[in-house]
Amino acid sequence: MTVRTRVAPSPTGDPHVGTAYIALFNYCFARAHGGQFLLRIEDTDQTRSTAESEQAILDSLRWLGLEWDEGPDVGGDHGPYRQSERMAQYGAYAQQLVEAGKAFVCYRTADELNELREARRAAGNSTALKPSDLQLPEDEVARRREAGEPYVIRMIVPEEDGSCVVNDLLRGDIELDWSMVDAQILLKSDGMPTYHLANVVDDHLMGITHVLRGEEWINSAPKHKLLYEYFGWDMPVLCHLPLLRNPDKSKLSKRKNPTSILYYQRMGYLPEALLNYLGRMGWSMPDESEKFSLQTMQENFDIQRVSLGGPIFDVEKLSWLNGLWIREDLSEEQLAKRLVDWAYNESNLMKVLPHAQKRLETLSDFAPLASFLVSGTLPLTEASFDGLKGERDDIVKGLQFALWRMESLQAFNRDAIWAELKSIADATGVKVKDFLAPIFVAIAGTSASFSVVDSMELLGPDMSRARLRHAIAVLGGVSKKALKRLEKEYQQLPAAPEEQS
RNA sequence: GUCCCCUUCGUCUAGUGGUCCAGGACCCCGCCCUUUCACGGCGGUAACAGGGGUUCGAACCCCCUAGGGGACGCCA
Repeated sequence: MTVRTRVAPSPTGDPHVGTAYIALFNYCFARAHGGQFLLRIEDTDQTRSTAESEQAILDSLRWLGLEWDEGPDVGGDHGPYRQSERMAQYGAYAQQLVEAGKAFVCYRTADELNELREARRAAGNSTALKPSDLQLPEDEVARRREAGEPYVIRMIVPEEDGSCVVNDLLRGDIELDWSMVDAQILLKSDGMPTYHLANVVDDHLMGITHVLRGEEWINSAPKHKLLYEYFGWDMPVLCHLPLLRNPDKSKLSKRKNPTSILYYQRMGYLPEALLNYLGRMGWSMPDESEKFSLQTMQENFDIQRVSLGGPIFDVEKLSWLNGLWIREDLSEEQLAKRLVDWAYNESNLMKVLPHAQKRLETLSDFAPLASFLVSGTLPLTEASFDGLKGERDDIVKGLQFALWRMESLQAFNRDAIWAELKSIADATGVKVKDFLAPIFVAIAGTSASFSVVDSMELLGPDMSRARLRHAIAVLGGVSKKALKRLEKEYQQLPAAPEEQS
């Protein structure tokens, strides 16, 4: 048995807990059956793939203790897809399908596609575009080819009524209408494969026998099944795991919840506890014990014990579990070491000292000054914001705008953060100093602290966002109605000027 | 809108036709321990989404309804 987990870097480069969740189940499933657990970085989107974000994922999984096996070399182990060699590899597979009449070259433009989809939607049915919908007159195709216009390679899909039966290890047979399956792009106009092609080709090359992935992939399973048929390859067993949810039951997202493993690391959760908690999401030990190690989970792993309801990621229980691990599994010596490794080490001090030194009269001034950097959620109250300029509503508005900007910020460094905050202050006509004051309180607990942008960089994106969110909540939150109004106003705000680099 | 998946305490879950007037854990509340707080111990509140079947018997099987989620991209 060979199982692999496919991990994708997020736009901000933060390793997602959902990734670790899927990886954990793949790990246990493979190990429990004496199989191999392989890892594959999946990212054919050049706008977000960076060596750093990929490394961050690998580091996080290692931190959690999810060691993977060395798989067969199918063209660079975990490297990004931009390597020309590998691009050629996928291109050749796509070409092979074209020659076999299982795929076709498509010169349709984005505008044309939108139009086609809209027409289909207006007609009342699914928006799945079929090969015949996409067809262009031969002379037009020739014209576009001559003009050197960009093209993609799409797969042929059935157009007649009927359905595709996909077997899922946990759900049994799932019947999906072919009418919902569109002529999926296999090779993008930049020559990169889409997930669908890369996934099937890689899995075949790596000898994957079982695929455990998120529920969100069920709908594209027919495409994958079809591709295996087209290539004449054996299809792996599929198993779709439930999706982790926000407290409001939507799919876990950073907009509503901290989702970065780095955040939980920085919050001071132990890797054992975080992993243990993820293992309790949709899964239970045969004896229902709550606290168990990766080793124990693996030894007792049975995929049939996965429950299908999407579990809500609830930080309270995670904290309780973390406490249990700290109390029961660590000697004082070990705890001391954890503490030092976590934050109380020299390299961390060196990051803070440049900001702290000029504010110190005695060494004892340091701890209170820097405590917010090693804290989790700050003990704020409404009174923390007393004495600041501006009405409460305006303060909340400023915080909310700042939060939204921080949610979409790609590179989380001081200059970028500054540019965003400054641009909001300018656009809303508030003095930068007054605009920043509540943010100081949100981030550091007091407006008398060192540079808030530096603080945010030190705290990292998820912790900074969590603090802003917490401050808004402490101030009474934003009603649904007000949120709508704010969102509208926020849309009108000009973007921050592009960074010079 | 169309299709797919899901549905046991607020939350994570046990439960695969009788042993379930549904068990455990988190949260919350009460009591005990304790110079405080925490830890620990004991106890309490709290759920089978609704309606139809099948069956001697249904949380468990089937159907319908409702609710939630997901998918519908040159993202994964």
